Amino acid sequence: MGRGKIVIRRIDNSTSRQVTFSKRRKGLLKKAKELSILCDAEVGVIIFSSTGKLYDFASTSTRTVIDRYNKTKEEHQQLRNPTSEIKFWQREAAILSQQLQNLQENHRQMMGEELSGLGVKDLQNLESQLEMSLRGVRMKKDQILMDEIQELNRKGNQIHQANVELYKKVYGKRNMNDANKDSLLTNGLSFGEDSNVPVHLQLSQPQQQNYETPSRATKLGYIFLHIVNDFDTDYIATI
Amino acid sequence: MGRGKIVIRRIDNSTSRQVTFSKRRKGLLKKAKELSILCDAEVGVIIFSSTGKLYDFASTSTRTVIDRYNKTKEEHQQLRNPTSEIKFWQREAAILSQQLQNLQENHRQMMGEELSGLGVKDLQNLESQLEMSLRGVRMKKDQILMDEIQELNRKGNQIHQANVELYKKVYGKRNMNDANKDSLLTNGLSFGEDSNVPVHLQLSQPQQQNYETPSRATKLGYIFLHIVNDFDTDYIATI
DNA sequence: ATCTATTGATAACC
DNA sequence: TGGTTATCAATAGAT
Repeated sequence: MGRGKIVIRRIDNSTSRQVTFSKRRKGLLKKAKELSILCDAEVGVIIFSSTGKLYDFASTSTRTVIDRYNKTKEEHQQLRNPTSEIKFWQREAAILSQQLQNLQENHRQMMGEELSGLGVKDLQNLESQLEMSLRGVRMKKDQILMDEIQELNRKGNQIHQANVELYKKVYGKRNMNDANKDSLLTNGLSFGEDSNVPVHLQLSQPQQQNYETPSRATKLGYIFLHIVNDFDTDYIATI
Repeated sequence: MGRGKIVIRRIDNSTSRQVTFSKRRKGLLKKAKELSILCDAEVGVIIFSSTGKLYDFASTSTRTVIDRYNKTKEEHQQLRNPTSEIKFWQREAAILSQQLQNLQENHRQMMGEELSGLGVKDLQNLESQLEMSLRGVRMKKDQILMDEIQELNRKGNQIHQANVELYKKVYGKRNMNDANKDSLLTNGLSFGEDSNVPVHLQLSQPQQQNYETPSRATKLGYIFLHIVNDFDTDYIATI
């Protein structure tokens, strides 16, 4: 019930998840309250956010609801009994063990192991999932590399600018005649306003990456760091 | 949100109240579940109808939620009986919880989620792992399909053999002259010892499956079931 | 936090 | 209870 339909599954984006948590938590507590009033019911809601923060609502009080729950379940007295508490934790451990086992099996399958129990349909689903994951991982990796390159570009430009400025100063101090025959700048760089051509680095990667026969060499793709205007270290510029 | 707006106050009519209770209870529990899934939260809901009947939902288990509530509220610390066995199981549960959490994080990364914490190196490892998994899954899937095809081939051959045998019997019973002009066998099949050319089915798959632009059509690869010698159902042979 | 298009929940009815 | 429909409320996505 929003701008678009959503699938009920953990929201990946942490910000969105937080926002949705706030909104839906409010909605849930409101509905709990309405139910208790409309239908004369005793309702308690306990929510722990993923960060561990506690939110609760109860038509009477959370403690009251819990007590009533315990009484109803007829485990209240027993829980004070150490034997019973041992049993509780044993059950708890059993549940966790089971969850762990399930997840481990799932994990092994995602690692491409223990595929014996699976049918063609399962394998296709797994294949799709792995393809999706791989796309995600590659996108993320490329993003990081692109960011790094952008940062290098930025710094390169700054150095270049500093270089130009320093050149101007040296050029101003010294004899005008020295300028052309002993330039400290490289590549016959022009000195005008348009000299701050951005130092340009780019990441290229083979477009037609053949998945079936990946080689170590193409794992990361080829990175060409191409500096359009080489900047020397003749001058040390503080950035 | 219905045919008409209602005021949030106790519904007088007992029947309506009961109906509304059923519907809204269902809605509340659904929303609690959605919140827990969407936002990775631990949610517990306890409802007592006006008649005292208990309904509850918890993303983990109601007792777990209550226990966590108690722990958070730090009101039950004295009540906990510090028997060593309890402590043992608590530790056991804590360890399992930790393992579960680790595995879950790992799992999410393998699902291509939560990649924020990873560096390029990690991402490369993950990428390699996913590629390996994918290869394994595809091999397994292809194996199953190939096996199936082999089995079909085997059955086809048997049918073919039976067909030949039956033909011989019919051919022997009838007039020798009928043989060539009204054959029940297809394609002018020869009858010699070399007539048991295997019925041949094969699976082909594009070798150059481009991973970067996968389409629905190529998910499974194309399967060409090519029957070299068509066998008809003119004869029903028991295999 | 605020704004809406849209979906989802449900009040009334059967 | 369980299904249908008209309507309102919640909220997803954008700002």
